[in-house]
Amino acid sequence: MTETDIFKALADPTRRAIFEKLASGAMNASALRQGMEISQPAMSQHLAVLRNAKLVREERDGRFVNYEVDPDGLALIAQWLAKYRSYWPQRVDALKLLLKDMDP
Amino acid sequence: MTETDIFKALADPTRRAIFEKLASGAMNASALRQGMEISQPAMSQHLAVLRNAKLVREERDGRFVNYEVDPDGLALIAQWLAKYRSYWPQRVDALKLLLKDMDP
DNA sequence: ACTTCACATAAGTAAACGCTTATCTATTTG
DNA sequence: CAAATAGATAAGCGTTTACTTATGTGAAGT
Repeated sequence: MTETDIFKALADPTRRAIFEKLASGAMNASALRQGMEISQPAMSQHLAVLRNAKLVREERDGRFVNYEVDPDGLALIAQWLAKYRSYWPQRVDALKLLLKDMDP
Repeated sequence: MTETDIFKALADPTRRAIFEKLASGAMNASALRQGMEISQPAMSQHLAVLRNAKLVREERDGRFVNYEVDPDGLALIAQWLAKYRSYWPQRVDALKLLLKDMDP
């Protein structure tokens, strides 16, 4: 779980799609494949990459493996991004989105 | 300048090092090479990738080309990350860093 | 004008990547 | 126990990546 692992994992569009799907709710690998035109081994390999990057974590349930978003990977990106906070546009949508509902 | 371009650009450690160096102040390609054990063409190619991802922008100055951080690429990452805000750890350093000095 | 300097580009190469087909492990069910 | 199901792993293959050396381009200095 390094920055390189995380950015590499997210550099693939298919993997981002998988991650996005998981963000809307935990599910197993077969459920993830629904409507995705991707082979079973390919999905398994993508999940391994995401898992290795701590973007996703698994929880075995009998012969199923349930996958869900792992906050650890996201936290590392947030930390990386925070280093360059001073460069973010001052008043753009991205910043608004980030700040919405945040009251520390 | 797509999400794929940006994540791919940041997936390389050398490129992240270059970006980090630029974040501490604009400079030209030769200055960037100082203490980095990287050939001139390699640097030029890395800068092209970063430029294509809108993580960096150039400004010609005679026979020098000054490079600086481009906020556009960072904004896109911030936007991507914002989509998964609900997954960020509730009380970790990353979040504190993000919120520090932010008073919307 | 000619050389030097800053940088970009071209072509080639070894390694990594994302996929495929085939096979393996592990759990459940008849 | 045997067949079926969920998923992981292995091996092979074409494409991409990050580097190399060599050359090109354009501005500056003499």
